[in-house]
Amino acid sequence: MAMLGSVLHLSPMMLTTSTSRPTKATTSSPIKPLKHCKTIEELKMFHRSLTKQGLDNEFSAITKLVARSCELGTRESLNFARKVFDLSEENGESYGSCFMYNSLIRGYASSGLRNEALLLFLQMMFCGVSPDKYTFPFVLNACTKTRASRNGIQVHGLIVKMDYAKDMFVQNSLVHFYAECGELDCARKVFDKMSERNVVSWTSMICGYARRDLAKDAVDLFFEMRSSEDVKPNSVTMVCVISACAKLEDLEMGERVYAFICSSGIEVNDLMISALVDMYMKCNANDTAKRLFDQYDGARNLDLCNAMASNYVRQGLTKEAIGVLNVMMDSGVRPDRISLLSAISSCSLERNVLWGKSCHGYVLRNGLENWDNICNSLIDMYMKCGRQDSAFRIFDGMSNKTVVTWNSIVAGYIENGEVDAAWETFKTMPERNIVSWNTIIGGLVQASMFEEAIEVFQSMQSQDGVKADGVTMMSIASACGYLGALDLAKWIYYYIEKSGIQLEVRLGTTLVDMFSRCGDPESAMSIFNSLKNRDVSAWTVAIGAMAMAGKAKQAIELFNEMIKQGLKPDGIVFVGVLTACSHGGLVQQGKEIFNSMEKLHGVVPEDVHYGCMVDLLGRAGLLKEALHLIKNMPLEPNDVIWNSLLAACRGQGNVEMAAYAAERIQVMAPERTGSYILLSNVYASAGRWNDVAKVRLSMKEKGLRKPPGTSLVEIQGRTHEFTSGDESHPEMPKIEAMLYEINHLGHVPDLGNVLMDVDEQEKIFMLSRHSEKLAMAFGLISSKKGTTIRIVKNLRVCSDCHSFAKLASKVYNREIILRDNNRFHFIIQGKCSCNDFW
DNA sequence: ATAGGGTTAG
Repeated sequence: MAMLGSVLHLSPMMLTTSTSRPTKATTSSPIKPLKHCKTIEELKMFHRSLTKQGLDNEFSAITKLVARSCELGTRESLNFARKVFDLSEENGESYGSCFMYNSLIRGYASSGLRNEALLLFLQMMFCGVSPDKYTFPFVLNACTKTRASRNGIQVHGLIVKMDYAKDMFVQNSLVHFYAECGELDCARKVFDKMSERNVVSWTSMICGYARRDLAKDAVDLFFEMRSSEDVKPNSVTMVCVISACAKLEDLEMGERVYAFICSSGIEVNDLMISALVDMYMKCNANDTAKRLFDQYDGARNLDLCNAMASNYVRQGLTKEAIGVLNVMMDSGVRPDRISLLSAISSCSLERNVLWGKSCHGYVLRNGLENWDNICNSLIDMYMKCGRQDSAFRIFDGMSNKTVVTWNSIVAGYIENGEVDAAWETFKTMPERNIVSWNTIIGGLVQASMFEEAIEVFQSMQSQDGVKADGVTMMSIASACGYLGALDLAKWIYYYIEKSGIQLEVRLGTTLVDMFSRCGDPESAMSIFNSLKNRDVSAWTVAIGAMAMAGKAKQAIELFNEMIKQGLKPDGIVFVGVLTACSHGGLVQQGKEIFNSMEKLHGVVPEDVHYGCMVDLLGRAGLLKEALHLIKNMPLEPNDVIWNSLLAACRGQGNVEMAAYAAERIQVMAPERTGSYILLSNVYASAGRWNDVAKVRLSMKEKGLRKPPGTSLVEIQGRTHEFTSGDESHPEMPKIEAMLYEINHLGHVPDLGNVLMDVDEQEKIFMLSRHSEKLAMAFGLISSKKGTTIRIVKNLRVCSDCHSFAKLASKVYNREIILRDNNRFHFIIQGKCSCNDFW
């Protein structure tokens, strides 16, 4: 992208402004008074003049010099302050005063030198200098953000012992310290005990909640604050409250808060605008955010641009993110490391290593390569772009590898389909958090390794310190859906409720889909009905659930209800509704809905929708009409559409049209195995064995093989897999006896399902080894009487197995639920929900 | 003196 190139080609002028200050001191310049000293040179000069005047032991002068040096806050000035301080101690008469210690401790703490601050505090205690009420806030500040919160707790003990625990400023600092360490309960305890609170007390507590995942508590506390008359919120408070609203994605609350700010006369500063823009964008109100952005001349404001860019990235709008940063640069503002994080993320999402490299170049030229976040981001980008060598070069150079660094590597491997490498890394990495687990579990699901995903999830349970969250459960639920394991599904639902994982729409939708795929449409619908904020994809899944269960009418009702609630249907919903009509044989309704797509809803039918219509017409026996539709559709019919026609021909036994359709498919998609099988099916049913042989030969020539049929059956929470013709199951003799029993209860084999020209006995035998029959027989002998048997098959169910299942359901009084690659068969008392039509 | 938005991995 040309625009991003300008990241690369920033003029050297821009790179040297604003960060580096001119430090040149002219020897001729007069000594400035302390408060006007702005550079280390000026301070040194001041110190020299003190020495010259013999005042370098003069207590108040030295104290002031140290304080001023600390105020400047650079490493150099702090070192200088320390030198002067140490000298004054050596000179002996007076030990460093409490005030000097305070200055230095504050300086160290606020420039991140926390250890130095704490060591100096210890020295102070050791030398017998009593800390005062000013010391403790500085020391506590040094204790926050370190992993070792123990220090702060010890300091708290000291505070109590020295009787400073009732000082408001000290208490405020304690609240802040505990909140920063994530100990919100401790923070609140201190807060509640305070006899007097000022705006900082309230703000510290509110901010503590907002920064954790307790944004609701933050907002509640803000309202509590407003009802206590003596303290008024200020702009710092409001920034915290707005960020809490952003976290909650609560637009209504956010706007209420904004209105309050406007009416209360609280100063609106840049930080507040940034927070507001962030809030609007987190609530997906991009337009409002953009208006504010423009109103405050956002392009000239680094923070505003960063807020916009990071949110665009989060929304996947990478072009917009880069656009904002470019506009910002055009107005002369240099991107900082936060901007770079957004830029690099965009490259990563776009899988654009060229842009990524240009960002990397900018990072190197501007000395940003020591920021861990930047490195992690670059590693992620290179891994996602398939440049593992570049990723590892950065990785190897990092001294502070965190769990995020490792997670980026694992995710990168997953992205490139290297599940084994991902697993090896995952196993050996030094620390794992919930994201690590989610990455590997999600990766296994993506690779269709569903059982493995669930195993890993189970081993996660026994790990300390990790708790499954909504993301984990989405992966696990979708794995379970693929397996069609209802007992597992129920357990997953129970687990989510028990562990208090929030059932928001996305997770809820996954659960609806899971139950639907496990053949439990009732549970699916009851969860769907309980969901708040249902979006189009939630409705789509519910409609699909009804379609799969053969409940066409309910599917249409749901669709109408969705429209009534003002949601705009997309192409995917129509696939669901039309499929439902097709399975339910609702030809007229199907046609009406199809015709309404563009006219009423502005959704242009795509090839899948034509496929649905061909399917609908074909199943209803209207083969000619189906063919007519194909020939007159505005799009070029693809293999999927012809395959729908072919499948319909199989159902209707129309050999000629089947051959015609199959020919088309083989031109367009010669590797589509299913079409050969369907065609041979049609020929076999018609007894045209020569043609069956021809199809078989042409498959062989192309190196295609019929994928083996496999069926899963879940018995007492364990999934058993059967493959067609496989007799290796340990219970095979019992399974065989069961099959024999049913065959002799009056099952008439449907020999058209055997695609080989062998004698009748051989055909009957081959039929009896279909995977779904093996699974069914095993289910019958290994589950309790009266319980439902659930089978998941990878291919379409054969008609012989279908009638076999119907007979079994009646004789043994069992409900059999059979899911094939297309739909569900709920078989009760000899009847199937598909009305023998699939 | 004490409090502040935007921050990488799923």
